[in-house]
Amino acid sequence: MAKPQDRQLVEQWRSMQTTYFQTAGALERALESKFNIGLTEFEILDLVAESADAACRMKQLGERTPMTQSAMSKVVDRLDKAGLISRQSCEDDRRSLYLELTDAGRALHRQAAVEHRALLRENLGKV
Amino acid sequence: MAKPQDRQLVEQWRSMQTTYFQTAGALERALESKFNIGLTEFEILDLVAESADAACRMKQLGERTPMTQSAMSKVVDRLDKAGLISRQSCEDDRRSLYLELTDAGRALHRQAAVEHRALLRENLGKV
DNA sequence: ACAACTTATATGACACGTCATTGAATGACA
DNA sequence: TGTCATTCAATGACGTGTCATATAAGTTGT
Repeated sequence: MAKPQDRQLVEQWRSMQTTYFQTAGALERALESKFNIGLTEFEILDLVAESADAACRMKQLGERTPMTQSAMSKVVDRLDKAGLISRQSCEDDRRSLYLELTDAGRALHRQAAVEHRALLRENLGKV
Repeated sequence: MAKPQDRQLVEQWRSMQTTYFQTAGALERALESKFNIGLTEFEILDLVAESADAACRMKQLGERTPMTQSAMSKVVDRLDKAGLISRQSCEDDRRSLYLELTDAGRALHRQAAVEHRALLRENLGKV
Protein backbone atom coordinates (compact mmCIF):
# COMPACT_ATOMS: atom_id res chain seq x y z
CA MET A 1 0.00 0.00 0.00
CA ALA A 2 0.84 3.68 0.06
CA LYS A 3 2.80 3.54 -3.15
CA PRO A 4 4.05 7.06 -3.61
CA GLN A 5 2.98 7.12 -7.25
CA ASP A 6 -0.54 6.19 -6.21
CA ARG A 7 -0.59 8.91 -3.61
CA GLN A 8 0.44 11.39 -6.22
CA LEU A 9 -2.28 10.25 -8.59
CA VAL A 10 -4.87 10.56 -5.88
CA GLU A 11 -3.66 14.02 -4.98
CA GLN A 12 -3.79 15.04 -8.60
CA TRP A 13 -7.34 13.77 -8.88
CA ARG A 14 -8.51 15.48 -5.71
CA SER A 15 -6.97 18.73 -6.68
CA MET A 16 -8.72 18.50 -10.02
CA GLN A 17 -12.01 17.78 -8.33
CA THR A 18 -11.56 20.74 -6.06
CA THR A 19 -10.81 23.27 -8.74
CA TYR A 20 -13.53 21.78 -10.89
CA PHE A 21 -16.20 22.09 -8.23
CA GLN A 22 -15.07 25.49 -7.06
CA THR A 23 -15.05 26.88 -10.54
CA ALA A 24 -18.30 25.26 -11.58
CA GLY A 25 -19.93 26.42 -8.36
CA ALA A 26 -18.78 29.99 -8.82
CA LEU A 27 -19.99 30.01 -12.43
CA GLU A 28 -23.28 28.42 -11.50
CA ARG A 29 -24.02 30.92 -8.75
CA ALA A 30 -23.01 33.96 -10.74
CA LEU A 31 -24.96 32.98 -13.86
CA GLU A 32 -27.95 31.96 -11.83
CA SER A 33 -28.14 35.14 -9.82
CA LYS A 34 -27.29 37.62 -12.55
CA PHE A 35 -28.88 36.02 -15.61
CA ASN A 36 -31.21 33.37 -14.32
CA ILE A 37 -29.60 30.53 -16.21
CA GLY A 38 -27.63 27.55 -15.04
CA LEU A 39 -24.10 26.70 -16.07
CA THR A 40 -25.16 23.97 -18.48
CA GLU A 41 -27.62 26.31 -20.10
CA PHE A 42 -24.88 28.83 -20.62
CA GLU A 43 -22.59 26.20 -22.02
CA ILE A 44 -25.09 25.28 -24.68
CA LEU A 45 -25.69 28.92 -25.54
CA ASP A 46 -21.95 29.30 -25.79
CA LEU A 47 -21.57 26.37 -28.14
CA VAL A 48 -24.40 27.51 -30.35
CA ALA A 49 -23.10 31.08 -30.40
CA GLU A 50 -19.75 29.72 -31.43
CA SER A 51 -20.89 27.72 -34.42
CA ALA A 52 -22.02 30.38 -36.83
CA ASP A 53 -22.32 27.86 -39.63
CA ALA A 54 -25.45 25.93 -40.37
CA ALA A 55 -25.70 22.26 -39.64
CA CYS A 56 -28.13 19.90 -38.00
CA ARG A 57 -26.62 20.90 -34.74
CA MET A 58 -28.17 19.11 -31.82
CA LYS A 59 -26.14 16.09 -32.78
CA GLN A 60 -22.87 17.86 -33.52
CA LEU A 61 -23.13 19.83 -30.31
CA GLY A 62 -23.20 16.57 -28.47
CA GLU A 63 -19.77 15.82 -29.83
CA ARG A 64 -18.37 18.95 -28.29
CA THR A 65 -19.42 18.48 -24.71
CA PRO A 66 -19.27 15.63 -22.23
CA MET A 67 -23.02 16.03 -21.74
CA THR A 68 -25.31 13.10 -22.37
CA GLN A 69 -27.70 13.20 -25.31
CA SER A 70 -30.52 13.09 -22.84
CA ALA A 71 -29.11 15.91 -20.75
CA MET A 72 -28.62 18.04 -23.85
CA SER A 73 -32.16 17.46 -24.93
CA LYS A 74 -33.48 18.67 -21.60
CA VAL A 75 -31.22 21.69 -21.41
CA VAL A 76 -32.20 22.71 -24.92
CA ASP A 77 -35.79 22.25 -23.93
CA ARG A 78 -35.39 24.64 -21.02
CA LEU A 79 -33.58 27.17 -23.19
CA ASP A 80 -36.35 26.92 -25.73
CA LYS A 81 -39.01 27.48 -23.11
CA ALA A 82 -37.03 30.43 -21.79
CA GLY A 83 -37.08 31.87 -25.28
CA LEU A 84 -33.32 31.96 -25.63
CA ILE A 85 -32.97 29.44 -28.39
CA SER A 86 -35.14 28.10 -31.17
CA ARG A 87 -35.35 24.63 -32.59
CA GLN A 88 -36.12 24.33 -36.26
CA SER A 89 -36.49 21.08 -38.02
CA CYS A 90 -33.89 20.25 -40.58
CA GLU A 91 -35.14 19.98 -44.14
CA ASP A 92 -32.75 17.36 -45.37
CA ASP A 93 -33.13 15.10 -42.33
CA ARG A 94 -36.29 15.57 -40.40
CA ARG A 95 -35.00 13.71 -37.39
CA SER A 96 -32.46 16.41 -36.74
CA LEU A 97 -32.84 19.92 -35.42
CA TYR A 98 -31.25 23.22 -36.14
CA LEU A 99 -30.52 25.24 -33.08
CA GLU A 100 -30.41 28.98 -33.28
CA LEU A 101 -30.08 31.75 -30.73
CA THR A 102 -33.02 34.09 -30.50
CA ASP A 103 -32.25 37.78 -30.16
CA ALA A 104 -32.83 37.51 -26.43
CA GLY A 105 -30.51 34.51 -26.35
CA ARG A 106 -27.80 36.32 -28.24
CA ALA A 107 -28.06 39.35 -25.98
CA LEU A 108 -27.99 37.32 -22.82
CA HIS A 109 -25.08 35.27 -24.05
CA ARG A 110 -23.08 38.33 -24.86
CA GLN A 111 -23.39 39.64 -21.33
CA ALA A 112 -23.08 36.32 -19.57
CA ALA A 113 -19.95 35.44 -21.53
CA VAL A 114 -18.12 38.40 -20.02
CA GLU A 115 -18.92 37.18 -16.53
CA HIS A 116 -18.07 33.61 -17.50
CA ARG A 117 -14.64 34.44 -18.88
CA ALA A 118 -13.88 36.64 -15.90
CA LEU A 119 -14.66 33.85 -13.47
CA LEU A 120 -12.64 31.36 -15.48
CA ARG A 121 -9.71 33.73 -15.35
CA GLU A 122 -10.14 34.09 -11.62
CA ASN A 123 -10.37 30.39 -10.96
CA LEU A 124 -8.17 28.86 -13.63
CA GLY A 125 -5.82 31.71 -14.30
CA LYS A 126 -3.41 30.82 -11.56
CA VAL A 127 -3.06 27.21 -12.66
CA MET B 1 -14.91 39.43 -28.69
CA ALA B 2 -12.83 36.42 -29.53
CA LYS B 3 -9.92 37.53 -27.40
CA PRO B 4 -7.37 34.82 -27.84
CA GLN B 5 -6.71 34.68 -24.10
CA ASP B 6 -10.38 34.09 -23.50
CA ARG B 7 -10.49 31.34 -26.09
CA GLN B 8 -7.62 29.68 -24.39
CA LEU B 9 -9.28 29.88 -21.00
CA VAL B 10 -12.44 28.37 -22.40
CA GLU B 11 -10.49 25.58 -24.04
CA GLN B 12 -8.69 24.89 -20.80
CA TRP B 13 -11.99 24.73 -18.94
CA ARG B 14 -13.63 22.43 -21.47
CA SER B 15 -10.70 20.12 -21.56
CA MET B 16 -10.82 19.94 -17.78
CA GLN B 17 -14.51 19.20 -17.87
CA THR B 18 -13.97 16.45 -20.36
CA THR B 19 -11.25 14.65 -18.48
CA TYR B 20 -13.14 15.16 -15.26
CA PHE B 21 -16.34 13.61 -16.58
CA GLN B 22 -14.58 10.82 -18.41
CA THR B 23 -12.57 9.84 -15.38
CA ALA B 24 -15.43 10.20 -12.94
CA GLY B 25 -17.67 8.21 -15.26
CA ALA B 26 -15.17 5.42 -15.63
CA LEU B 27 -14.65 5.25 -11.86
CA GLU B 28 -18.36 5.37 -11.19
CA ARG B 29 -19.15 2.54 -13.58
CA ALA B 30 -16.31 0.32 -12.43
CA LEU B 31 -16.99 0.76 -8.72
CA GLU B 32 -20.70 0.37 -9.21
CA SER B 33 -20.48 -2.81 -11.23
CA LYS B 34 -17.69 -4.51 -9.30
CA PHE B 35 -18.33 -3.36 -5.75
CA ASN B 36 -21.81 -1.92 -5.72
CA ILE B 37 -20.78 1.48 -4.46
CA GLY B 38 -20.79 4.86 -6.11
CA LEU B 39 -17.78 7.08 -6.57
CA THR B 40 -18.70 9.43 -3.74
CA GLU B 41 -19.16 6.48 -1.42
CA PHE B 42 -15.70 5.27 -2.30
CA GLU B 43 -14.24 8.68 -1.77
CA ILE B 44 -15.54 8.83 1.76
CA LEU B 45 -14.28 5.34 2.48
CA ASP B 46 -10.94 6.42 1.10
CA LEU B 47 -10.78 9.50 3.31
CA VAL B 48 -11.75 7.58 6.42
CA ALA B 49 -9.29 4.80 5.63
CA GLU B 50 -6.62 7.41 5.26
CA SER B 51 -7.08 9.09 8.61
CA ALA B 52 -5.99 6.47 11.05
CA ASP B 53 -6.06 8.91 13.91
CA ALA B 54 -9.09 9.55 16.03
CA ALA B 55 -10.96 12.80 15.79
CA CYS B 56 -14.54 13.91 15.52
CA ARG B 57 -14.32 13.27 11.85
CA MET B 58 -17.50 14.03 10.01
CA LYS B 59 -16.57 17.68 10.24
CA GLN B 60 -12.89 17.33 9.40
CA LEU B 61 -13.66 15.11 6.47
CA GLY B 62 -15.75 17.91 5.10
CA GLU B 63 -12.66 20.04 4.93
CA ARG B 64 -10.93 17.54 2.71
CA THR B 65 -13.49 17.21 -0.03
CA PRO B 66 -15.47 19.65 -2.11
CA MET B 67 -18.62 17.84 -1.02
CA THR B 68 -21.36 19.72 0.78
CA GLN B 69 -22.08 18.99 4.43
CA SER B 70 -25.47 17.80 3.37
CA ALA B 71 -24.10 15.55 0.65
CA MET B 72 -21.59 14.06 3.07
CA SER B 73 -24.29 13.34 5.58
CA LYS B 74 -26.29 11.42 3.00
CA VAL B 75 -23.34 9.49 1.65
CA VAL B 76 -22.30 8.50 5.14
CA ASP B 77 -25.86 7.46 5.79
CA ARG B 78 -25.80 5.14 2.79
CA LEU B 79 -22.44 3.72 3.81
CA ASP B 80 -23.77 3.12 7.27
CA LYS B 81 -26.84 1.34 5.98
CA ALA B 82 -24.61 -0.72 3.71
CA GLY B 83 -22.64 -1.76 6.78
CA LEU B 84 -19.37 -0.35 5.52
CA ILE B 85 -18.91 2.37 8.08
CA SER B 86 -20.06 3.04 11.61
CA ARG B 87 -20.98 6.30 13.25
CA GLN B 88 -20.21 6.66 16.92
CA SER B 89 -21.01 9.67 18.93
CA CYS B 90 -18.12 11.67 20.19
CA GLU B 91 -17.74 11.78 23.97
CA ASP B 92 -16.26 15.23 24.28
CA ASP B 93 -18.68 16.87 21.87
CA ARG B 94 -21.94 15.11 21.46
CA ARG B 95 -22.86 17.01 18.33
CA SER B 96 -20.01 15.40 16.43
CA LEU B 97 -19.54 11.89 15.12
CA TYR B 98 -16.66 9.52 14.83
CA LEU B 99 -16.57 7.61 11.62
CA GLU B 100 -14.94 4.24 11.46
CA LEU B 101 -14.66 1.57 8.80
CA THR B 102 -16.25 -1.73 9.62
CA ASP B 103 -14.35 -4.87 8.69
CA ALA B 104 -16.48 -5.19 5.59
CA GLY B 105 -15.75 -1.58 4.79
CA ARG B 106 -12.05 -2.02 5.21
CA ALA B 107 -12.03 -5.12 3.04
CA LEU B 108 -14.07 -3.52 0.31
CA HIS B 109 -11.96 -0.42 0.37
CA ARG B 110 -8.79 -2.39 0.00
CA GLN B 111 -10.02 -4.05 -3.17
CA ALA B 112 -11.76 -1.04 -4.61
CA ALA B 113 -8.72 1.14 -4.08
CA VAL B 114 -6.72 -1.03 -6.47
CA GLU B 115 -9.29 -0.54 -9.18
CA HIS B 116 -9.56 3.15 -8.36
CA ARG B 117 -5.84 3.83 -8.64
CA ALA B 118 -5.61 1.81 -11.83
CA LEU B 119 -8.34 3.85 -13.46
CA LEU B 120 -6.79 7.10 -12.29
CA ARG B 121 -3.52 6.02 -13.83
CA GLU B 122 -5.31 5.18 -17.05
CA ASN B 123 -7.20 8.45 -17.24
CA LEU B 124 -4.86 10.94 -15.64
CA GLY B 125 -1.57 9.27 -16.27
CA LYS B 126 -1.08 10.77 -19.67
CA VAL B 127 -1.75 14.31 -18.52
C1' DA C 1 -42.02 -1.34 -52.08
C1' DC C 2 -41.40 -3.91 -47.74
C1' DA C 3 -39.16 -5.59 -43.84
C1' DA C 4 -35.25 -5.03 -40.59
C1' DC C 5 -31.89 -2.05 -38.91
C1' DT C 6 -29.91 2.30 -37.64
C1' DT C 7 -29.93 7.12 -36.25
C1' DA C 8 -31.81 11.65 -34.06
C1' DT C 9 -34.29 13.43 -30.40
C1' DA C 10 -37.71 13.15 -26.45
C1' DT C 11 -39.45 11.32 -22.25
C1' DG C 12 -40.39 8.80 -17.72
C1' DA C 13 -38.63 6.68 -13.63
C1' DC C 14 -35.28 7.17 -10.54
C1' DA C 15 -30.94 8.60 -7.92
C1' DC C 16 -28.28 12.06 -6.08
C1' DG C 17 -26.83 16.78 -4.96
C1' DT C 18 -28.16 21.50 -3.22
C1' DC C 19 -30.38 24.80 -0.42
C1' DA C 20 -32.85 25.96 3.50
C1' DT C 21 -34.23 24.53 7.69
C1' DT C 22 -34.42 21.83 12.01
C1' DG C 23 -32.80 19.74 16.31
C1' DA C 24 -29.56 19.14 19.48
C1' DA C 25 -25.34 20.45 21.99
C1' DT C 26 -21.98 23.93 23.09
C1' DG C 27 -20.12 28.48 24.15
C1' DA C 28 -20.21 33.17 25.92
C1' DC C 29 -21.36 36.39 28.96
C1' DA C 30 -24.17 39.27 32.00
C1' DT D 1 -27.59 30.24 35.81
C1' DG D 2 -30.43 31.84 32.05
C1' DT D 3 -30.46 33.78 27.55
C1' DC D 4 -28.67 34.27 22.96
C1' DA D 5 -25.68 32.98 19.38
C1' DT D 6 -23.03 29.39 17.21
C1' DT D 7 -21.79 24.83 15.60
C1' DC D 8 -22.57 19.86 14.00
C1' DA D 9 -25.34 16.83 11.75
C1' DA D 10 -29.87 15.29 9.59
C1' DT D 11 -33.85 16.04 6.72
C1' DG D 12 -37.43 17.55 3.16
C1' DA D 13 -38.41 19.90 -1.01
C1' DC D 14 -36.70 20.49 -5.24
C1' DG D 15 -33.83 20.57 -9.67
C1' DT D 16 -31.18 18.23 -12.77
C1' DG D 17 -28.57 14.26 -14.54
C1' DT D 18 -28.64 9.17 -16.02
C1' DC D 19 -30.37 5.04 -17.92
C1' DA D 20 -33.60 2.74 -20.55
C1' DT D 21 -36.95 3.28 -23.65
C1' DA D 22 -40.18 5.48 -27.04
C1' DT D 23 -41.10 7.85 -31.32
C1' DA D 24 -40.12 9.13 -35.64
C1' DA D 25 -37.27 9.35 -39.79
C1' DG D 26 -33.83 7.58 -42.67
C1' DT D 27 -31.20 3.42 -44.78
C1' DT D 28 -30.37 -1.07 -46.81
C1' DG D 29 -31.23 -5.28 -49.18
C1' DT D 30 -34.34 -8.10 -51.56
